[in-house]
Amino acid sequence: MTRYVVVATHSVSQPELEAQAASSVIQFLDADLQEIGHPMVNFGSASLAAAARDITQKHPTARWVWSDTTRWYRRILEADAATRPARPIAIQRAHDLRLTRNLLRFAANTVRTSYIDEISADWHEENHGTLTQFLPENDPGASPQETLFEPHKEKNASLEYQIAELRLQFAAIPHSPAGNRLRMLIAAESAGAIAATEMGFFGLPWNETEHKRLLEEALGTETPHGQRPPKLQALAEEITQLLYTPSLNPDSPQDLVRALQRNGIPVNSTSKWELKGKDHPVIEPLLRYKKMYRLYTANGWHWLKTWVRDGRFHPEYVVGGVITGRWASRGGGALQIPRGIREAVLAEPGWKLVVADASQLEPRILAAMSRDEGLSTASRGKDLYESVAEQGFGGDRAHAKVAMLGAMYGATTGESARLMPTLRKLYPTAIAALEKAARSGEQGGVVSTHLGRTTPAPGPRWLSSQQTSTQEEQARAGNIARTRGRYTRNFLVQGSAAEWALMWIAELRRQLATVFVEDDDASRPELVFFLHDEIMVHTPERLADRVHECVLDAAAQATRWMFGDTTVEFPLTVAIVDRYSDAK
DNA sequence: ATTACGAGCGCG
DNA sequence: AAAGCGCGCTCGTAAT
Repeated sequence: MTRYVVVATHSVSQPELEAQAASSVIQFLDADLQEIGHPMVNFGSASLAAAARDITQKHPTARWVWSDTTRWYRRILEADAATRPARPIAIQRAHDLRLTRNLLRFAANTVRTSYIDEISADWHEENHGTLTQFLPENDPGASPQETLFEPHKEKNASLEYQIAELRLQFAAIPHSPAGNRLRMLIAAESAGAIAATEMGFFGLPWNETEHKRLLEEALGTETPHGQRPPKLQALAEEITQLLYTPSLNPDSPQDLVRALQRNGIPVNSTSKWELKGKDHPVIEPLLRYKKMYRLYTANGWHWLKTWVRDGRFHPEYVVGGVITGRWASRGGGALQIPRGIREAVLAEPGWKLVVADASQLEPRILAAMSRDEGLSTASRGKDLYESVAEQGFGGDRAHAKVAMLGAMYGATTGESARLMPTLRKLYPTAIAALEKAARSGEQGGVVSTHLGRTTPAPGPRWLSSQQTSTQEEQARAGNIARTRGRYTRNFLVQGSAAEWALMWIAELRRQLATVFVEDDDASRPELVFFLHDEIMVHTPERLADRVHECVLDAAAQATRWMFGDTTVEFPLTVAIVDRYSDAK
């Protein structure tokens, strides 16, 4: 029997509980959302954590309902860590009201209740490109401009409101196969939020000594902030000499592009790809400078001081932060760690990193979703692109890969566009699915992923851009339409791949918590990193092989949940290493 | 002095 | 050789 644990800041029916800013109230509901327990009252984070420990022991599978997993769960984890408990609290299941609301706001497969109309009404095209989300406001720590379920702001933090919101959300999900998929997505999104909170809280092992060694090797000894390190400075001087411009600031693109032009180098920008291939003695040191400058500014000593403490990098993962359902991150660029500094991601002594990567996830997702026979066959070969190459590109893997990626991104020019006819002949069903998505987007329609995450509908500005009278407007409208078509085309694949990965990490987290339940708390494997189609587990060396098995099991389970008994294979590349840089 | 934005580059 | 999708961060620069 499912039991729900609803968490809020106060109760309308018991106003005396509102007294303290940091208070929280907990209510138990049964599967039919009938109340089965009186509100438990807590004041402050420490007692919330104490309550959470008590509840997770008595009802380990209870589903925690709250406005925002990251905010509530992080408070619990922080307070829990401060009391140095026997075993850290681990919430197993959640229903994140904010994330669910964001899913339901656009989801096509809903019961059209007034609730759905209300929450989807506030979408405007102006928001497009930057996904605005409903933000929590019932957390005392939230900044004042953040608002959750508008309107009726002040009531929204109450226990009663949370329960009402939960009922409305459940009522909006139809009892149909599509509804079931949406339910799975909601559960996975919330489970992902639990994993994300834990990963951010416990952090990624980051060896500061190694990082500093890398920096010194590349840039020279550390200098005060704002002053170029020695090797970078030397190179800057070399460049100013080679361009006969003593006053040149190589960090200023417009300054630099003018200096390059004065020296007869025909460039319109200072970007890497434009500089490459130009024949001038400054090009080589300049490209080296840009690389070093990047390391210095984006991942230098300042970064290290800001984002790494106690040997761990603590990013904040933003679940559903990308419109396709991928995660985003805030702080330190967690999802853009350059290959060059991955040497600093080092397992602790006696521990290993299990780094797993889903190989060519997106074309496999496309094969399974569209049930394309040829592409499904290709997925069962040794290497997907190799198989595609054999099936239709004369064994040329590079061509096969470019063609496949171009099809999923909507390439219109160059090599990949020219290869499209070949691909269409080879995989008519898969390509038809992509083109249907593109056409829908071009015409202003919406597209849904396999589990039902849906693109926002175009806003009034997009729609009016399609109302044309002149030839010129017509051409512009066509471009705008095609841009949206590429977006919806890619949404289908990227979004469904994100769902597979979400299930993968959710299931892996569950397995790690149950398989190693007997192990000593200080030596249990921990999820430490997630990057779209890649997962990292930090584990005692003796458990690494069992972790490896869990990673494979979890991927197989993700595939079953998504696609049932599909014949498409989803192989992983797994490496058990000391350093992240040693994986692949 | 503060804010907004594009350039450029890192990741999948 | 670079383009076709999705992001975040830092910088310089322009606007306020």
